[in-house]
Amino acid sequence: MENESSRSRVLAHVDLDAFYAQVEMKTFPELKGKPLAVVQYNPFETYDTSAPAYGISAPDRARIMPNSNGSIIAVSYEARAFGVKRNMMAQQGKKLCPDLNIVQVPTAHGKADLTLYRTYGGKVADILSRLAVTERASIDEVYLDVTAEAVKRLAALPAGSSPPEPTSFKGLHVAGQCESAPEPEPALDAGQGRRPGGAVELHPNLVPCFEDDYCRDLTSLAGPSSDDECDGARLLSGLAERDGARLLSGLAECAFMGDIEQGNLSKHAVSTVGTTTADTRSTAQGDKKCSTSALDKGSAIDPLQAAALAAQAWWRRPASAWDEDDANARLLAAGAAVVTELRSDVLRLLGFTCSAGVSHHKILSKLGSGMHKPAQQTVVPATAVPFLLGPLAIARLRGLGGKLGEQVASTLGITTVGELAALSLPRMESVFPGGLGSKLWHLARGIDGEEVEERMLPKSMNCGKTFRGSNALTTLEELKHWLSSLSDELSGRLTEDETLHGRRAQTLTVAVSGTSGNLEDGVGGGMMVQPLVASRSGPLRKLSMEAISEESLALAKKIVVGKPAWRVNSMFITASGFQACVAGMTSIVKFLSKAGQTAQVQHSQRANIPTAEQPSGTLAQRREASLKEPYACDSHSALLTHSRAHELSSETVNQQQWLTRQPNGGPRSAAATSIAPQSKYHSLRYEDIDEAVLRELPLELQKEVLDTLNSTGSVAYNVSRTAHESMQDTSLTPVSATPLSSNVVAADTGPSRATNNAMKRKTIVTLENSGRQKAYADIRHFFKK
DNA sequence: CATTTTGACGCT
DNA sequence: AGCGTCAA
Repeated sequence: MENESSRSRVLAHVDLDAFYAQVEMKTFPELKGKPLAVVQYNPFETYDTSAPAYGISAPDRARIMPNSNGSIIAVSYEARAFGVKRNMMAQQGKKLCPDLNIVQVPTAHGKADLTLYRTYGGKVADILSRLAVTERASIDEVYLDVTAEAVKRLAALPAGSSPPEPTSFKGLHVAGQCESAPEPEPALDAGQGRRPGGAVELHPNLVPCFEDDYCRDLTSLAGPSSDDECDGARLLSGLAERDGARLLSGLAECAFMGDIEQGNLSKHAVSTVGTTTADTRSTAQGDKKCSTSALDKGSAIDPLQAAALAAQAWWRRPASAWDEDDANARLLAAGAAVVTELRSDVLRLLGFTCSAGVSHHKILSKLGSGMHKPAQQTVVPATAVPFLLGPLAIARLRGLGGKLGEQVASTLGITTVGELAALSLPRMESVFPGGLGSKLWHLARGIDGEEVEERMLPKSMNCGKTFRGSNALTTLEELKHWLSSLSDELSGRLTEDETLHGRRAQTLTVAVSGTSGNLEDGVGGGMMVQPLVASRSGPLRKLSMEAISEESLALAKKIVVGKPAWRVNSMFITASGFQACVAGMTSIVKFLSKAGQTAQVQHSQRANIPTAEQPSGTLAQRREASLKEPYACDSHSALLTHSRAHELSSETVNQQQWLTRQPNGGPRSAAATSIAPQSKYHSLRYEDIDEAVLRELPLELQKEVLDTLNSTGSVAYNVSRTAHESMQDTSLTPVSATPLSSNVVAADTGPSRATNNAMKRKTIVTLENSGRQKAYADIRHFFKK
């Protein structure tokens, strides 16, 4: 997508700040705002809940382990201020930070269990997806495409006007725009289109548009790379001089430093604004190293405020500046405002802060999100690309951090992206044939040719465990034991996934790594110790723990049987190849399709789908399990628990009546696979729902929807009456008055309201008639306003 | 004992 | 299908 249209998109990368630490602060409120490290499961200080937890479990304070010496996998920003880092041992961290709170990751099945984080990650993605095409990139990261919303908002404005502004500029940065103003500008809020203060002087329009002059600029700019964080500053100075631009003395420091050290972003007081108080110390360090300017000498400008002012200055440039800039700058600004809104939703609804990068390309957004943390956002306009990428180490680009990046750098004898960009396309293609050269050439220009793919659900699921050193597995009995443990977890996750998302994995893979052979034999001239790395796959027919356990053991045997003296150091089982099915849809869908009836699974690719494990049985089992597990209050578990329990009670009257008056017809399972296997939404969201329509539904269904909403954190609502009262009397009472946005709760009553509802009632009937196959996809569409 | 446990994707 | 790479 290196064509013109690629830059008329607005893409964002959103990254939760120290996510595991934030989750634990939410789990244990007494730890909020304190230095906190999350540590790995350590078998030598074993504490094991032994209770598998799907969704959000009750806070278990036994996980707060002050004496753990596990390795640290997440560090709160409060603790980072003391120098506590990832991969440190917990007690090492405690030396640096005596007040460090240590929380061990949840465990189950004798291993770490990340379900808690996965669940919250899903909730965050749900919220972010309100106004964006959303791709979950990992447990704590998403890519967003907010183009549509940005276009919409821009279109609502008079042509040629300034782009919509974010509600607040706090924590906002615009790459290439100096993020400081020399003095606090009192008249700033006047917003009379005048360029406020020094920020104006630094307007990045002095930077040539990269597509035309990129090579020239970057090569003329790119100096020898070094670890000196001031490289970028020098480069920018050079450019400015060459272009005869007027500069403040501090301009150099306003450039974005290319080198973002791993997890330790360059922290120049003026330029890349450190931000939280926790960052104060590193910021001071940065000052020492790079302090030459008038800017950071005397003035005690809050760098965060300075950045906010500069961002505001950018947003409030005169229309002429927007026009001179590339045509997509307005769109970018509009999209960036959307992203700030979504981020603030996440904060308000779930209490998590996140950082974001906003640009026209994934790779630049990713770069931007890492530039200012935590709780900040960086817009990367096309004009900033040369500054941003020029001095950047090649390994900094996503995908080039490993061997490939190293090979590229050494082959070409270069280290920075700027130097890479200096090479012509033909040259690159000849050195790296097969598309790689072209890809690199574009990458060096901030173009990655990737779309944001709508995907809220993972394509594969795996559980694994490592067995280091003397823990290595050496007997089939041991393999069997651990495979059954892993199968237990995977089975639970797969079953949950099926009920929630109407899909089922078709393939099971077992991967083993370790060694084979015997050292003594080797020394004696016999067999040597050989690395053992292998995987085997087979069909995944049943989701039960027993079935997966059995199948995975068979696969593992294929690998080790016959191998001499094998030792297994790690073992993983993976489920992949998800196919849509109607088995185990949510009860909402079941309700709409046909009460109590279990769907037959239809598969286009695999004919012999088992019937032994029908969804009803599965659901029943899960219900029992859920009821026994009072804290399995994950949104979806709760959903099933409540509604299925009610189904068995007398409260199903309404539901049955409502259902039985519907004709039963329509194609049944023919189009089963048309059900979206990877639905956009992780769960229903309040803002997607027309409250008036919701009231039209049977009480049971209302409850279920609201339960979902409650646990999603979108908004907390109650059904205030019991099922004995009529549907029309049912009123929805907010118990926590934090609607997502005002227009959501305010009944948007229009003239067509009655007609609209009538239409939607009809839609229900239609849905029912069309059979269950389309229900899953349509139900959400139906609820949407 | 001392970097675990996830995921996506490319190559063959 | 199986193996390797990359990233968080």
